[in-house]
Parts: sequence; structure tokens; C-alpha cells
Amino acid sequence: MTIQRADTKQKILRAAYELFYRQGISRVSVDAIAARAGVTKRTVYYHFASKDEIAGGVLDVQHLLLMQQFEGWVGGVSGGVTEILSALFDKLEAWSERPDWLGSGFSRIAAELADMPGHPARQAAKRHKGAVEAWLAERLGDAGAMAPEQLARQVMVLIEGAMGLALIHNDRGYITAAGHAARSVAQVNTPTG
Amino acid sequence: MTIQRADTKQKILRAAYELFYRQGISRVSVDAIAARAGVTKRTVYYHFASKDEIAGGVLDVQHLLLMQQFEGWVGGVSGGVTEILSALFDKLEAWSERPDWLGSGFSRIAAELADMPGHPARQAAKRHKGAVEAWLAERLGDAGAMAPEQLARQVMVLIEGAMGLALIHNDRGYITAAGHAARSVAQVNTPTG
DNA sequence: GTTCGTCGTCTCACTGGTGAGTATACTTTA
DNA sequence: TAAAGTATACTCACCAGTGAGACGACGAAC
Repeated sequence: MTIQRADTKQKILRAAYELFYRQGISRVSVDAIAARAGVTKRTVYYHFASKDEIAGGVLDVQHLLLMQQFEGWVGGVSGGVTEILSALFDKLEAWSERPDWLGSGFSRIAAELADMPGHPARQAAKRHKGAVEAWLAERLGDAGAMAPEQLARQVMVLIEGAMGLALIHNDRGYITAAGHAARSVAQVNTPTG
Repeated sequence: MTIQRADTKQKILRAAYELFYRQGISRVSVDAIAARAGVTKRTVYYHFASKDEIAGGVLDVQHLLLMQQFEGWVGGVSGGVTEILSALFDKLEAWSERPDWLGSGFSRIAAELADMPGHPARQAAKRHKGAVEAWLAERLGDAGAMAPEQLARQVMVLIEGAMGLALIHNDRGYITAAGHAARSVAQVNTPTG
């Protein structure tokens, strides 16, 4: 039955996401995914051709969810560039307070698979980061930034670095610092007024 | 013989470094390390108690090498904050041009082991990043930065993010952008003059 | 409206291979 | 000869992926 099928597949994807986010791809076995989803491994391989395909599926779902997340965080902000950046980094900081927070799953998987540029999960990470940057550039442009693409790229670097160092040091102060830096960069980037 | 012993141990560490840097820890087997070092696995386990201990040893060596690297890059720069930051990001960009470049090994291993804060390699990464930040703060303070610790932290975020995104997108433009951002941040941070 | 065959979905049990780590014995050198 | 260092050959657990078939729903035949 179609409904049953979709349900099982979603269960597998959810289980895989939880495990992949915590442990990365290499250290998670398909057996573990199956066990967490409450099905047998053979069922997993009925729905997915390979472990890599599961990873690809997980990241596709996450990409959609995260774009909604960003839109929800910043979509309603009505001020200028500074207000957008403040809102963005505040939300990032709040997100990082969650007890199960382990940084950006996309970045961590890209780091894990650094030597495999063609891996589906690497490609998904690249597409995701590119989409976020483009979305941010548009938001910043609408808010009156002078060189929105350039500013968006610098802000992306700050987000990426803040997540990485907050994780390494288990210190959210890096996100605060990145927020300050983002506003400094925007200030230099903006016609004085 | 002590010399022989040290020699074999160094060979193992070098082989392990090359494999770990490329593939991370999980995907590298002790068999592979032994093969690359030209010894048997039993010999590896004579010199190291476990795979984790090999990883820790590798990162300890890398930490020393990288601190020398940074000192070599920036130690001779005699200008102010802007000159130091320019030199730093120029060197980072040049480093990233190397064909076998795969970002910061410390960051990538920290990402891989995100769920294991007590792992020796995680601890080593944390110590390393902390040491670099402290060193940078000192350099920036000597060069006349107003709030060197704060600036160093922001620059660390930019370095971290630049490495991460340059790797994901295979685009060194992120390092250039980070360099510009660093100088913007420093400019805001500095008494006008 | 009951039997039958088919299809989508799922399980059990397995393969071939690799993982970390080790028991034991041989070699070299002081 | 005693100790350090290396090798052969192994244990046991786990891995990605598969072969063969069981279960239940559903339409067709009668």
C-alpha cells in the first residue's frame, strides 16, 4: 500500500538523520539505521539502493527544512541590514543552545567526506550552502545593502566559522563574536548615514 | 635500539597523518596505516596502545608544526594590524592552493568526532585552536590593536569559516572574502587615524 | 462470495570482506 | 643472555549488501 510505503520510508529517513547528525556517515551502519527505524536491513535496501542514497535523501529533506527555518528566522524582520544580521545571529545562538546541538550537519558531513568531492552528500552540502548564500544576498539586497553578494559571502564565512568554533570549544561566545563582526563588516560596507 | 624505535614510530606517525588528513579517522584502518608505514599492524600496536592514541600523537605533532607555520607566515611582518591580517590571509590562500589541500585537519576531525567531546583528538583540536587564538591575540596586541582578544576571536571565526566554505565549494574566493572582512572588522575595532 | 494468482512490502538468514586488537614466537643488538 | 622490536597468524565483532521466500491486500474468475 502506498501510504504504508511512504510511512516506512519516512521512518527510515528520520532514523538515518538522527544517527547521521550525531555520528556522521561513516560511523553509522545500515544495521543501526534499520534498528532505529524498527525495520530490518533488508527493508532499508528495499527503499534505498545504497547507504549513500540514504544520506542523499536525508540531506535533501534537511535542505528544505533549513531553508524554511532561515526564512522563519529572518523573513519577518522589517529593519535594515543591521537588524537582519542581529536577528540571524541571535537565532543561530539560540539554536546552538539546544542540548543535542552539534553544529551544521552539512558542514560536518562535508568535512568528513572532504576527499570525495563527487559524493552525493558532498554535492548536497554544496548546493545547500550555495542556496543559503543566495537567499541571504537577496534579503540583504532588499534591506538596502550596497554590495549584497559580497556581504552575504562574508556573513556566510562568519556563520560557518562561528558554528565550527562554537562546536570545538563548546562556547557560544564565538557566535556572539561572529554577530558583532558581521555588523562591523556591514557597517564598513554601507554608505554612512 | 632507541634510534630505530624512534624512526619506526615517526614513520607510523607520518603515514597516519597522511591518511587521517585525507580520510579522517573513522575511514582509516590501522591495517592501512601499517601498510603505508611499511610495518605490520603488530608493530603499530607495539608503539601505540590504540588507534585513538595514534590520532592523538599525530595531532600533537601537527600542532607544533602549525604553530611554527603561523609564526613563519606572520612573525616577520613589521606593520600594523592591517598588514598582519593581509599577510595572514594571503598565506592561507596560498596554502589552500596546494593540490592536496583539504582544509584544516583539526577542524575536520573535530567535526567528525562532534559527538565525542572527550576523544583525545577532539581535545587536541580544542587546545590547538585555543593556542592559535592566543598567539594571534598577542601578535595583534603588539601591533596596536585596541581589543586584541576580541579581534583575534573574530579573525579566528573568519579563518575557520573561510577554510570550511573554500573546501565545500572548492572556491578560494571565500578566503579572499574573509581577508576583506577581517580588515573591515579591524578597522571598526581600531581608533581612527 | 469464495478461491486464486499477482504485486508491493517486508523478514530471516546469509556472504564475502574488513574492522580493532592480540598470542606467540622469531630476530636483532647491546 | 636479556630486552627491544618485528612478524605470522589469529580472534571475534561488525560491515554493506543479497537470496529466497513469507505475509497481506486486491482484482479476476467462477
